[in-house]
Amino acid sequence: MVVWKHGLNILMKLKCGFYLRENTVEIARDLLGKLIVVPDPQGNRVSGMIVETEAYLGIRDRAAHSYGGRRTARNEVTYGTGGQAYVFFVYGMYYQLNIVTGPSDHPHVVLIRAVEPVDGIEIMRERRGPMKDRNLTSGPGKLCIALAIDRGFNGENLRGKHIWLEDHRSFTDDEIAVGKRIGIDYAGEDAEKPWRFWVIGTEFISRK
DNA sequence: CGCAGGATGGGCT
DNA sequence: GCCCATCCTGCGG
Repeated sequence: MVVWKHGLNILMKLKCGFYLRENTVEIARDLLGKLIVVPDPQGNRVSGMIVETEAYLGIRDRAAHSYGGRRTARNEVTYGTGGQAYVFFVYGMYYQLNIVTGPSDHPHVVLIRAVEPVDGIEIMRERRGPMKDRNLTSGPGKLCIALAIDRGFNGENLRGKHIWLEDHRSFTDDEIAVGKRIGIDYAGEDAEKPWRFWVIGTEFISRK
């Protein structure tokens, strides 16, 4: 699919309705193949195709920051309308990018766990330092470094000018795997829920 | 290749 | 004071 650096790419931004659905598991699956675009300060396209996601289902999900209706300054944007970025800081070093879904007061999100570099790979290499390309964006913390996403992106509209999602390609169900989410062993039986999705066969996912 | 351990700081009890 | 939706390094095989 041809994308011009300026101009027509705006026509490919995902519509509001994509994010406003209440079935967050379905949105997590549908996000595979979409492009996350974050222009650098000079306006160069830096982008990656989503290859791994996880759904977090809000108040009833022990793994979610909003479990039990918990509402704090940190997770406030997850209670907002779908189509915003929720970016949080963890392990003293890393940021994680999430997509807020559904209507307001429905604090569901999709964590972006891995992307495949598409545009601006040289810029990503500079930001990440010397390493194999397959390691540039193969994890939720890594991709935030490669795309220069930090706390300033929290609450950003995903159809704005600082960050947006575009259609890029699609995957059929037999190209997609489903499994349990990673790094949430504290969540009891919710740790077993099959709410992680990834593209089969890509070297850019966070784990084999 | 796999695995153990450390880095590092904000959020919440 | 403990936990955390991670990553990297160094070591052994």
